[in-house]
Amino acid sequence: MTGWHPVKKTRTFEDVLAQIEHRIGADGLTAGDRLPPERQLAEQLGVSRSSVREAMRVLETLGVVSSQVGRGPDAGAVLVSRPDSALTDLLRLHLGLAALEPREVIDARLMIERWAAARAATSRPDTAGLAEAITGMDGARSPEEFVEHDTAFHCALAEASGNRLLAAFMRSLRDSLGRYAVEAVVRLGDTSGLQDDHRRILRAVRDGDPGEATRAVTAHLARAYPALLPDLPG
Amino acid sequence: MTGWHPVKKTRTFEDVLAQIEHRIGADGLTAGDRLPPERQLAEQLGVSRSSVREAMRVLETLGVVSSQVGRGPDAGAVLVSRPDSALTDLLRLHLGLAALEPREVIDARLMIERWAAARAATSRPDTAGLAEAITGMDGARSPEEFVEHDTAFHCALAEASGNRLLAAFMRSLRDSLGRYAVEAVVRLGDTSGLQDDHRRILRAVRDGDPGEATRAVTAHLARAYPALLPDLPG
DNA sequence: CGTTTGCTATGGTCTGACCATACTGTGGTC
DNA sequence: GACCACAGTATGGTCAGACCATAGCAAACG
Repeated sequence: MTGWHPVKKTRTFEDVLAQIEHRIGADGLTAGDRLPPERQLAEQLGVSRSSVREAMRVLETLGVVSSQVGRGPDAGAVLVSRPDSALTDLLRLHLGLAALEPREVIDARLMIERWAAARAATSRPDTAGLAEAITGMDGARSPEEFVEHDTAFHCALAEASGNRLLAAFMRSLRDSLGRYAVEAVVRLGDTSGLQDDHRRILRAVRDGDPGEATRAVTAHLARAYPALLPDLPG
Repeated sequence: MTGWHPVKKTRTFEDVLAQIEHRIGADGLTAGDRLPPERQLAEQLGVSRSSVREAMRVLETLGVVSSQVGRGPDAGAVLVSRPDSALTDLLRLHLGLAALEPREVIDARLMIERWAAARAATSRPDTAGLAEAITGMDGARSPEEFVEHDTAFHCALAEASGNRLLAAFMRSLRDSLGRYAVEAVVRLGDTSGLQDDHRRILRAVRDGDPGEATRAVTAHLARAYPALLPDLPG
């Protein structure tokens, strides 16, 4: 062989993706920076605008860019960092495909929740969001409304752990499981026990007692998912 | 107003996405089923093929469909369930954007690992993959090769927990952190201690002792990430 | 100085074409 | 009949070019 016939193994838009990712790393781009316009990017890379657009769609799906039409500093493809919606879509679709069972998602939730509570109690974070969510649940007039504030409470707990990845994961799990959560509340009927648990968790976090926080969360989840109690590790 | 001018708020490909997702739910499609060809789908939905293709790209990014060119039963867009690569891409890109810190990813890994070990010990799974990975590490001739089998070990442990979501998450975390893992092994130098830990974990899982499994994993991770030891909860 | 109006850059969509791939069926050959 | 070569065809992948909607921007105008 005298020459190298460049065998095309990757699709064009994958090349574009790799180029953009490389550029992010090389130029040290971060959230808030702008990417070149689609047409310009297409010309630079020697591909059609369609391929650039498909790459953009992928990046948008992954929560890495956000496209705005129009003109001006805020228009065009801007780098963002929003993994939440990507994770939510991922979980929702795979749940819909019956490729994941609710049990697996709930398990993940239990795990994150217990970890986050302990970590939050260790780091002594701001607990305003937690208290506010409890107040909201007190005033809830329907299971849906209760679950809404309950989700806010548990997401706030995850965020209080200081780990954005797990907080995003928590929010996605809750979003994917909203239906099951409402059913669980309806089945339970009385929510006063859940609220007692929430206050106990908040107290433990405020007191900076990781052990008590873990126990409080475990008790809470055992109440919410009685069938899973025997499986709770630790 | 006499008529309703349908305001277009969603982009066309998002409509297509919603339609496909609805069809998945309505027709009970699962992994292995085929979607209509792009051209036919475009005609059915009254949109251009470009929009269908962008929707396909999103679904492919989320690990929900896999497109094969050509003709025959295996060609076209087939529903799959491969959240691994989607999660890996997600984590890698957000790490590249400095939107996630390695610490956050490592924390998630610690959490999953401890949980998976306890769960695996409870369910008494097949441990052949774990033993094989340990053998592979024994024969490794470079840090990279060691890390490769180490990743296999820890992913096998996550899979042994029986939770596919967390197993996928674990694999993605390892893939995103491959570089750091190699550095850690190089820094550590001697891997015999790690191997002792691995054998202790395997023994605990085989004996069906969740408490010991958790302790063994905790000890292992404390050795691998000494700086994180004081933060390990429980 | 403020307002209006037209301009322009941007993403969003559509159309139609062509290519590469891989199965399918047909026909010939042994 | 079994096997193989070859044309046919359905599919995704890519490209080019056009047009639309949006939103900032700037010049003209009062």
